[in-house]
Amino acid sequence: MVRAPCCEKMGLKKGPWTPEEDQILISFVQKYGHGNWRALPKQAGLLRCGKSCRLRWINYLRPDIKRGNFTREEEETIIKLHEMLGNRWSAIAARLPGRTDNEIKNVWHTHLKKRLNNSDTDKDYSAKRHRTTRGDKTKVTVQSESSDHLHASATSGSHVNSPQPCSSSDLSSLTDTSFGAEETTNDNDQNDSMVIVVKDDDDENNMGYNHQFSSESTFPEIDESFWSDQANSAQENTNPLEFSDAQFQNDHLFSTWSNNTNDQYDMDFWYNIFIKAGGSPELPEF
DNA sequence: AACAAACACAACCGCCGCAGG
DNA sequence: GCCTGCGGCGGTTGTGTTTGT
Repeated sequence: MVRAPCCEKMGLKKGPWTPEEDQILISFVQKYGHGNWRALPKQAGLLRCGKSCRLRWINYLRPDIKRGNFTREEEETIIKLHEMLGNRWSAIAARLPGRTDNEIKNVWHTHLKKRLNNSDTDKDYSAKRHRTTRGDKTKVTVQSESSDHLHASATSGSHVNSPQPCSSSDLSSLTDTSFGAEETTNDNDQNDSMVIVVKDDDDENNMGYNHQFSSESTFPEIDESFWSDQANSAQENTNPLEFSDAQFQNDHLFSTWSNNTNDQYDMDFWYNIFIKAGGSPELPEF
């Protein structure tokens, strides 16, 4: 059996997504959900294959993506999980809220693997990563750090390069300790990067959010039920690309939220993409 | 200042597993 | 049980940016 290629039709666009395409995809998913990725681009009027749309949404446009640098805790967790799970990036990503398998995979290949292979150059490597990449698009900062603890934890297992799978129960203790209510600061970081994670156990009361704010990457996490609710409530709409002025009432919420972040790119990005595209989820109170 | 090398990460490709007919 | 379509996953590539010489 020969599987038909994903994009059998010629003329489908490839390469980087434009803001306009992002906006179309977001507004469509926001209103109708993504029940059928293959049919989505046609319905939404995108010249992309469904796979490309799905990847773009999963890896970049999802509202619960935590943008910005990986914290030391996250990097340690990745290393530990990789010891146990191997290259099962999706399984690792499932234990790192707001992070995608693609992102974790990239970090592993470009950063963590090298660090583990050459722990002597940790500080040099951290210094290299402490910069802005992709122009103003992505601000990457890494706290300067001592790698002693990291290296010890990474090499205490069987073998870094030949990890052994383990049961999910083995992993529970890892994430329980890694992601609770916490506030981390690093005095060594000139940017004073700070991450505050507030997890509310009562999802019914917090509307599905896990509130995660940092000075560099701040957008409330929203669970899938938010989107399905949005999709259900939008069933009466006929034109997915038509927005009402009333949706811009979210501006004041954005203003409140934006006062609590100093990442200009994130602010611009979410303002242009999310709020203008059809209204933001309710932003948390400060 | 110019060039090359290194880096970071978005995006693509091909395969696999699963569900439904 | 077989076929087909789909979503999901991991490996890899392409490209823009930064750093070093």
